[in-house]
Amino acid sequence: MFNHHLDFSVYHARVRSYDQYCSIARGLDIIGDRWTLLIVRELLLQGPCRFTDLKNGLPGVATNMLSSRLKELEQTGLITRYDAPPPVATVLYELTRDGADLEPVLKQIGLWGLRRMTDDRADDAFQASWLAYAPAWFTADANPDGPPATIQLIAGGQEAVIALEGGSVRTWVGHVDHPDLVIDGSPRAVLGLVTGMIDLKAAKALGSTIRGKHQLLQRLHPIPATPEVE
Amino acid sequence: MFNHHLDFSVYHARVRSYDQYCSIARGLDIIGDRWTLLIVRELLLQGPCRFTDLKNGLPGVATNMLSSRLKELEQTGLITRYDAPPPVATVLYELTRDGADLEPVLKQIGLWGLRRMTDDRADDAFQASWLAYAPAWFTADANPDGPPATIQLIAGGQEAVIALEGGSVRTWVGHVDHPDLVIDGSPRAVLGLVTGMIDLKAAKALGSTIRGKHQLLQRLHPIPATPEVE
DNA sequence: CCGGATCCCCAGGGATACTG
DNA sequence: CAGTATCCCTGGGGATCCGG
Repeated sequence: MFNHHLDFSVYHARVRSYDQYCSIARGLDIIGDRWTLLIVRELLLQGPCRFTDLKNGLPGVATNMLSSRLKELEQTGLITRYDAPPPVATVLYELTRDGADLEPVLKQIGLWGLRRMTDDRADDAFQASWLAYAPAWFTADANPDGPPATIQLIAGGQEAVIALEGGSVRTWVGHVDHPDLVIDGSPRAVLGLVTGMIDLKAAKALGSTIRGKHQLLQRLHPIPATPEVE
Repeated sequence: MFNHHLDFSVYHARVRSYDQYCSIARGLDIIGDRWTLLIVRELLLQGPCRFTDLKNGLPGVATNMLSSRLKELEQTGLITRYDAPPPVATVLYELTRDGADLEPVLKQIGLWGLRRMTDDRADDAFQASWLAYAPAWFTADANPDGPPATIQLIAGGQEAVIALEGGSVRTWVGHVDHPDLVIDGSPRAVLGLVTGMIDLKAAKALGSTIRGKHQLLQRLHPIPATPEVE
């Protein structure tokens, strides 16, 4: 092998900057590129991921785009890349503290974006983890002292669970036995119902099936549309 | 993928979409393009603006870019465009409610971006309004019952005022007579000092001049780096 | 199969000139 | 002042290829 005295081991991306001494502009210098925040979303929702996990969680992304973004994210200190021990024995990507600190940013974008979810687009991809984060991030238990309860969500074949307990709204992907309430319908209907964008009547009109303790929906209280930072 | 409404009477941009039924992705479909959020920043900080006001507030933007973004923003309902009456007698751009609701998004991005403000870049643009929003958005009065006070900030020739009164931290661009405290220095030093990123000693080491009631700085309490949405 | 790298092509973005 | 028009370049999308 020839040694060209060139160091190819350190990736150096050309970073396009707004060149403004403003924390918003500097933030956008780092996270403003296409796909970047969605990669952070996946790592926040899924935890450490393999390349393929990210690819599957980001329908529509090109592999070269994902690859180059991961390098940039590593270079800017938002993720770390490490070799997982057996039995995984592959490369894992994980958020650093700086990267995980973007959660409030994603929450606010997602909260703002909720109002644009009112139409179904046939070719939109949909995943259970996206169904799960909405009630966890955008609702609170209106009756924190109420009894523990679970709600099974089924939307477009994707399943997620909402658990009300101790005043918190927790969610995860998957199935629960003996839920107190089952909501089955289109992504729009199920998401709309649990985030308070539509009511029970409208959800049923959209073809949803709701079985169990309907009044549990009253406990899912949407958080204000424009909360203060503090 | 692309929306191909062919309508010749109304401007219709081809909106690139992530095609994911996820409120974060849908939000980014609208606000994720380059310059979009910085235009919203200017309209939030300055109020209704003329084209030239925006151009001046967005150093580095190309006029065609600004023009096309304004059309997109109008089309997506984030701004309105209207003819101002005399004596202005020109077109003004103003945020709609939907557009103004992006303030929490900008706050979180700016709060996250603060940590990347630690280096001065010689060719970065700087404006007084960017100096002003930081203490207003990212600090609180640690002594809400304390006496009213004003702080004059001077950074890179740009002037802004901080007013502590009634528990609130208000700021504006410009000059105040008889401030209780005057901070004069580089953008990095002044911003770092008022947002709690650096201390008085470090600010002085960076060449800052601080005159007046130094203890007023104790009242500027940085808000937590990762506050909950609620 | 996993984890990318490479190539091609087009659209989005940037700089500047120009016009009502 | 308020944008258009033009040119050019780079970033991003899509498919394919390749070593482990």
